[in-house]
Amino acid sequence: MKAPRQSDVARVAGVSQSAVSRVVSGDIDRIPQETQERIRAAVKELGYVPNAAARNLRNKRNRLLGVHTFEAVFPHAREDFYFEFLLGIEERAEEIGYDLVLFTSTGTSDGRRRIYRDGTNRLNLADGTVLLGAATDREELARLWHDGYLFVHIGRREVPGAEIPCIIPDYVSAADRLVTSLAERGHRHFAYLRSGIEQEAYADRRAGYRNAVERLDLQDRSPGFRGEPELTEEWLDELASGPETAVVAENIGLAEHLRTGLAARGLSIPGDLSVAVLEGSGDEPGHRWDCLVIPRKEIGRIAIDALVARVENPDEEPVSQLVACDLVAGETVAAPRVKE
Amino acid sequence: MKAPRQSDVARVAGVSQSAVSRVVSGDIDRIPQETQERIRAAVKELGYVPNAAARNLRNKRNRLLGVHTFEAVFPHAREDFYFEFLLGIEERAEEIGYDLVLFTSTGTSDGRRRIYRDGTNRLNLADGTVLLGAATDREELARLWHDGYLFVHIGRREVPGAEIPCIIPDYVSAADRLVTSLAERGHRHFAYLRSGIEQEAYADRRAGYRNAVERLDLQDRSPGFRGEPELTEEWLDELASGPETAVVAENIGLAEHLRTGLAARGLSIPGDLSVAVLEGSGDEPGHRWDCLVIPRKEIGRIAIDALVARVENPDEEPVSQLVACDLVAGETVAAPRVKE
DNA sequence: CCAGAGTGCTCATACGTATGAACGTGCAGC
DNA sequence: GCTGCACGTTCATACGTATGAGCACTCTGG
Repeated sequence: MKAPRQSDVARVAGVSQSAVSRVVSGDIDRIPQETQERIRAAVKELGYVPNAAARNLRNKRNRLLGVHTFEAVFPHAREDFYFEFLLGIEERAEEIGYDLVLFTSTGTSDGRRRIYRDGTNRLNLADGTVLLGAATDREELARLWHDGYLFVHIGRREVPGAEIPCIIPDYVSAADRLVTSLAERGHRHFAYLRSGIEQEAYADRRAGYRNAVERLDLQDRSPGFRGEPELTEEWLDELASGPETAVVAENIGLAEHLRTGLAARGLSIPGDLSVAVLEGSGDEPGHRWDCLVIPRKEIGRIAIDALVARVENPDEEPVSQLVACDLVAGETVAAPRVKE
Repeated sequence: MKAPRQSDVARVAGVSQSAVSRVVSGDIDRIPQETQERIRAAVKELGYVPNAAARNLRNKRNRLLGVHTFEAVFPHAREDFYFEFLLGIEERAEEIGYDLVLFTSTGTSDGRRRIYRDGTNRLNLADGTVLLGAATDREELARLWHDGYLFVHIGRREVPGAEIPCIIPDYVSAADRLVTSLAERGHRHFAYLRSGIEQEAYADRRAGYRNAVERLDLQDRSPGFRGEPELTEEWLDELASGPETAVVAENIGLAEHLRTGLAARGLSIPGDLSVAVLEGSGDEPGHRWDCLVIPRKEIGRIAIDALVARVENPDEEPVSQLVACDLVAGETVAAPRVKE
């Protein structure tokens, strides 16, 4: 029960293989209606369907988009990092009639996933690929780019000498707006909680934060603002007795940590200190932080559109896109408390 | 900026393309160490990577497994039917080095997904496909089977004249054990809440339930047991005053409905009536029912293994597999209350 | 009646790889 | 010196598709 080929169809329809190819791939300028119908009938009769590998070898598109994540796609929690992205990716792919390949085969024993493994780059099975992952491997990105492979990356990634097209949450603007709104509520003395991880996404948050602080002439004497990622007991003591009324944290983990530290000192949020977070999806379980909302589903959709644009027009220069993030009010920001 | 091919490597290493192919794909019985090393060096120098499409074309396999669901895979923020299955599917596929194709392109305007559309069957892209979906289309299954396409179905599906290989939660045994454990706690008078939907999975539950009732010589005078899916006000009244001490519901929806009806009559669960459910994953939100646990992740893994077995050995007869379901204690079963 | 322009189709080839068959060489055994 | 054999390598081909070039034929206008 072998899958039928174009030549089988051709035999049934009484034409050549090329004619079949022309009809199935839409190059029908010079093929009369009547012949087309005969071929289509044969296609239907035999249940012919194009062979993706062969097509792809001939450098034709397969209406197949890859999704490569550098960690497992379906981790064990629903509030999963990828879930919302995938939602948008699937939704949009379905709308425009593309299938999705999840490149899972690239797993290694250490739990990381690599694109290039024992030599192979499976990705080229797809017409193009969306890459995501907190721990994206720079070297692989660079290599992929140099091989001329079509892809877009969700989240900013910078590789020297390569022009990676990224879909980027606009952290710069969001961080700026978040600080601005705190300032509008009367806060003047800020502290910044900085993650120990160095990543482009954090750099953007920092830039936005710094912009706003300088523009609005606010005060910040925190180590995070100076570039030190410490959240030490000493600093918490200083914070408790200092002039600061608002804290901006780079991520939720840091904010939770802060909450614990403050509680140990008898301080509450937002009663004693307002806290806002530069991360979130708007529906986290647990405490409702004032935060920005990364429109993950939207980003997934945009990534697909950007990828398809590249697939359909490979010569155009790839460009990165910023996606605006809303701010969402939670229960952790209030007017500044006057400290005596 | 095109990716190098074996022939490029061959030129650099001063050998033929076949020699390169032999070395990169491990057929090195008759290639001396020295030559191998020369070739490997050239591979490294050029950054050669095998072309997956060409490989696939050659050996007729894509190492690609399909996943086709008859509804959207990532339902929209809904308590998700597929999620756990996918977890297992992805996990296992990764372990054995297969990629996954999500067939999303097959969506139609009515929201349903069809395999055959304008005569073609996209599934052929993959070496084989896992099918799932509450609303699996029987006709398409039959056709797929007759076309000799390789697939397995998660959940029992019966189509006359076709031998569909299914991965099936063992509802028969689980329902039997569930009733048995209720009987062991002293229950003798049962009622059965039957869904209006006719599906193989429900038939299994009913069979298991009936087995246990007959074997243990229990009493059941409920419409559900007789084959009528009614949960009417009249019947609830009868239940409230009747001898029944335990109710078995086919799914959680029915059980919730029952709880409401009983509450309206001043009856509580499990104080007045014990209720157990023939559905569940063990971690539903809301009330903790005594129920069976469908090992979804496990089922996903088994499906992949079954599928790969078929792919690698297509001549063997396809077989269905039962997967055991655990029972889990909740808060809705107690010893029977003596009614006066 | 012929040049030129369509029209309807086929030929031939390339894409990159894997592999059975074949080839040439050197060497042992008789 | 010839046969047989092991070794190292290459040849040739197939996988299924897409497509520029080309062929045979018909029609149109002059």
